[in-house]
This record gives sequence, C-alpha cells and structure tokens, in this order.
Amino acid sequence: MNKIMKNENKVLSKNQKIVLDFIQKHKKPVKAYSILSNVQKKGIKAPPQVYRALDKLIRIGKIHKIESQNSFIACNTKHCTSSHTTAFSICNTCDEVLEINDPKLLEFLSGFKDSSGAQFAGYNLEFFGTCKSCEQIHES
Amino acid sequence: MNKIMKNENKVLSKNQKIVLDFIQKHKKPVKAYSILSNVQKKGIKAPPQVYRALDKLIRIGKIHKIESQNSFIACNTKHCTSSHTTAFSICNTCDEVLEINDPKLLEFLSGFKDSSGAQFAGYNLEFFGTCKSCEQIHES
DNA sequence: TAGCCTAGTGTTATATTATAACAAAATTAT
DNA sequence: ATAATTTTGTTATAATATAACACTAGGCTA
Repeated sequence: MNKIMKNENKVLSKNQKIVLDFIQKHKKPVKAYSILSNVQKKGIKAPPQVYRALDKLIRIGKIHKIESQNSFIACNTKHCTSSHTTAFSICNTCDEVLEINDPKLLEFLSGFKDSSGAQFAGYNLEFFGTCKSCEQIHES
Repeated sequence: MNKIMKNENKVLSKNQKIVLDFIQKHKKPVKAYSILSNVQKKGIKAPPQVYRALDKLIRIGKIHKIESQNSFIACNTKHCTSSHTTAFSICNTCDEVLEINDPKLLEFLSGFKDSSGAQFAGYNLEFFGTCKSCEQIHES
C-alpha cells in the first residue's frame, strides 16, 4: 500500500478526546501543563500523553498552537482544513485570542510570493495589540 | 522625568554586542543556548546574560525572534523601527529563514481590521514551505 | 486465524527554553 | 556629587518539550 495514502485517522482516541474537550471548554488558549494538571483526574498522568494528543489534534486541524505564547486553542471552524494557514489576534490587555477567518487575508497571504518568487504552503500570523472592548474601556 | 520619555538607549553594552555579533555572523537563526555555548569564551557564563541581551536587542529592533523555532535572527534592515511588525519565510527543507520587507504586505497587514473592527499595533507572520532553490533542486 | 503493521498508551528520565531573585558594578541624568 | 537607571554576575529553579522503551489494541492481508 502506498504510504502516502496511509489514512490520517480522524477518529479520536481516548486521550485525544480528553485533551480536546478540555481545550474546547476554554475561550482563551491553554498551556500544555495546565491541560495536564486539569485532566489528571481523567487518567492522563504525564507530559508525553498531553503532547502526543496535542500533536495529533494540531495535525488534523482541531486545535492550533499560538506560537508566541506556547499555548493552544480550539479551531473555530467545523471542518478545518487549514491547519497550516492560521491567523490570530491577541489582545495584550485582556489576553483574548481570536482566530481570524478572513477570505481577503487568506487570499492575500496564500498568494503571496517573496522577493525570490517563492510561494509558500502555509503560514501563521499573530496580530498584537488591543481588542475592541479593551480599547473602548480605555477611551472612557 | 516622564517615564514614557525615558531613553531606550541604543548604545549597546558589552554583552549585548557580543550576542549581536554572534547572531549577525549567522545567516540562519540561532538558538539561545547555542549562543551561550559559543560566547562562553568571551565571558558570558549563564543563560540570564544571554536572555537579557536578546530582550534588549529585540526591543531596539536589532534582532527578531522566530517564534515557531524559538530562535533568533538579525534584522536585515539598517535602522529597524518595526520590532513588532515582522514577517519571515521559513524553508522546511534547508531551514533558511528570510525576513520579508514587502511594502504591500506591510500596508495590507498594518491596515487590517478584524471582524470586530479592531486594528492591531503589530504582528508576526511566518510563512512555511519550500524556498526557491530547494524547489528547483526537487524539480530536477 | 495468525501474523503483521500502525497508532496509541504508560512510564521514566531527560533535554530544552526561559525566568526569579538578589547583590554589586557601571553608566547616565540632574 | 548623588540619585536613578541599567547592566552585570550568579545561583537556583520554573516552564516547555521530547527521547526511549516496553506494551496494547485494532485493522489489514495472506
């Protein structure tokens, strides 16, 4: 059998479900060791169990890693196919992180070529600043 | 004196120069502990000395952090004012990392507003894929 | 159905990345 | 000069992530 055709099984295992459930319960990104300490009662006992689940969940697009924070957040779209074209806004004030799904942004970045003419397969974009509600609080 | 006007001194100290020199010698990004082990002969002995220098160099825009790699690369422009608006392309094959200075990209991202209407102060963008020369090698 | 392959698990240990805390020295500003 | 700030040196430790290995469960195939 062709190894390339090898199935990336999207049926989640027990540990993968536990980790995904935990992440989905939180609006804000969560850290690996926070996940670990919160799911120990469910039987996950050691870091590799968490990191393996995280790896798989990232590969199949169920979660994304916020690279600037070493934290993890659930994907906000039903059937994510873009585990390697991601964009987020991060509020420095309230720490809210929102995934951005903007067709124009996607189009612009997916079509972008660098000065050598290379076009890239994926990207991660993280905006930093103040979210709308924190901005309004500050104004008043 | 107004704390906001407090001068961010751009004259580099001894350790800051040592660390910057090392980073500038390398085309590819370097890791903090690689810096440490390579500059120990110059008198830098412990991680905090490296990380403090890195922090300062990032603040003044002399270097940037590649977040997806926890590595550091020299800024490719003379008088960088955009330590918080950065973009890179990362080749998965040869590990080359190039800083992107594209006015159109800068304009697009600096002007971007998310779905709530928020506009952000900075961003970090990392493209992943294959650089032009690796692509050509693979074709042949 | 027996053997094999793949993915996942459990576990211990360790590697890698980064910061806290504190005293002292050097530099800069008033 | 002296106060304020930055930088240094140092020890210890926190936080993030992976290596390695033995074992298990399930699907494929011969």
